[in-house]
Amino acid sequence: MPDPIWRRIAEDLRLKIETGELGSGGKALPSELELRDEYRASRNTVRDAVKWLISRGLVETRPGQGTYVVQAIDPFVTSLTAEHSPGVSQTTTYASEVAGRKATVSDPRIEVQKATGKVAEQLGLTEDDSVVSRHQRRFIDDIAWSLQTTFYPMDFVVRGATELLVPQDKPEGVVQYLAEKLGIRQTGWTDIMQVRAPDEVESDFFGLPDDGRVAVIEIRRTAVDQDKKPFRITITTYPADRNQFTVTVVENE
Amino acid sequence: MPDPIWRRIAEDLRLKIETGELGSGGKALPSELELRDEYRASRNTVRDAVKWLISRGLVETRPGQGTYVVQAIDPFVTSLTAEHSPGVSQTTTYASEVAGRKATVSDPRIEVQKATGKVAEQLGLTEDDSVVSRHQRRFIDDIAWSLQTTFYPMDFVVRGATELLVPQDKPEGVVQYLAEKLGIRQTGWTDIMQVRAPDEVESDFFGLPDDGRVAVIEIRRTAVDQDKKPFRITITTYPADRNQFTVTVVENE
DNA sequence: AACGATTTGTTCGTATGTATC
DNA sequence: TGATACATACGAACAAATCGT
Repeated sequence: MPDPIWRRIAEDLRLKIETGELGSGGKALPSELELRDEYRASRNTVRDAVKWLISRGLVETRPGQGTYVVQAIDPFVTSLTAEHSPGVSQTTTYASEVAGRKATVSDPRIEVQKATGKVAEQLGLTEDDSVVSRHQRRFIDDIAWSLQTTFYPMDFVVRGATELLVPQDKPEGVVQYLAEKLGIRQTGWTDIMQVRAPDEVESDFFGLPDDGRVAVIEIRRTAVDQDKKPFRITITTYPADRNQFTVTVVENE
Repeated sequence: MPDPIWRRIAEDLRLKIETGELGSGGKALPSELELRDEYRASRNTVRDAVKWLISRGLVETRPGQGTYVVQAIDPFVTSLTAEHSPGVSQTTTYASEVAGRKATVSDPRIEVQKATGKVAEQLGLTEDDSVVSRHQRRFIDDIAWSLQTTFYPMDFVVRGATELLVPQDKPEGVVQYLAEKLGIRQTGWTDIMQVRAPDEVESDFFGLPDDGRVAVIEIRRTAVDQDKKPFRITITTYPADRNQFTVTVVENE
């Protein structure tokens, strides 16, 4: 008997959950007191087992109600190599593969900040320069889907792209606007993707448990213009439990 | 006082860790008994706080030794859109961005199986067909880095590509071998990327905690030939705590 | 090699608080 | 309002791992 009691209970419950013996049909698991009697352990030991199931994302507890099996979420698929379609904003949304789902975007929160750290570095700015940031919350079927912040050099506004400061979504796309206004054409981008624990803002917005169990996927997109000069940085975070990504590469012949 | 005691202790410890006041220089945190006295709480309550820090990946406990601040791992960066360089195997390794790191690959474990599920579907096979799978363990600087399984139609072997059954790494690349032997040229691929909890094999190999805290990133790559027909499926899993990915897109003019 | 001290891990019992029905 | 269920907190005991003597 190498394993602790709580672990054996957890494995037993996992088996019963995966075979559908427990929790099917939205019914709750037996209460902690019932499990205590069933496994002849203390309530604390049973709770340790349930905590392990929670950490695996198999169940969730609702105070005053019971312990429920977590229903799998139909994942939303985002392409990181979508073709640039005119009229489709590359700034606020990536192309969606899933039909029949309603994507909505909040109006952006505009801020003007000092350029700092990696953003300044990648945009070729110094600490004295300013950047415009446009922060948006994005939903699918009214479910919190991603948080997105895009940075532009403040110089763009000075040179005439004043609409960057308008706190309103541009469905036709900021990329197209910059092309018309400043002659800056987007010719490509590089994404850097990492998985990390959510911060408090992300936990709140996505409704994630505060134990850091569900990770977020952070994608930093650096877009370059016709001179291969980075002109825009977009940072998007997605909760890992309901997002997938695709990358399609066609080698040139 | 809306927050539980364990949470306040955890936040306080987090602050002290992030400012370097605690745990810097590889020293252990105060023992649970010391923390109990310091915060005037019970040992169990202190342990709840530490558990939260563990779940955030900030600290780790070592039985008989103490609680230590987790050292950040220098992430390994993998490109999902690397150019196909002759001589570089696209089968066993993606291109690495990080210099000075030694990548090694185990000899493959070869299996012949019935084609099932998505693999059969994407390769255009039926349940009666067989597939060859080549499973490899990959290391960077002798650290477990990824697990990879590649599936080919058994028909390839029948048609002459018998080396698919040789349990030995092909540094020059299976892709090149298939091109020479069968005239199948890889012209592109599609990756599907998801984040999920590790299974037991992955936890063991990567040395992950068994509480599912550290997720794995699973990438399923479907490669297509000159007729746009899928001919190879590669499933690779990476531990999320030490891997990043890049995607570079250059729009054609 | 053996032992004792220290530290984390497991398990129990108990009491009280809070949310839901 | 009362009953039920999960959440928090405390105290206690023993086990297991580690380290220094």
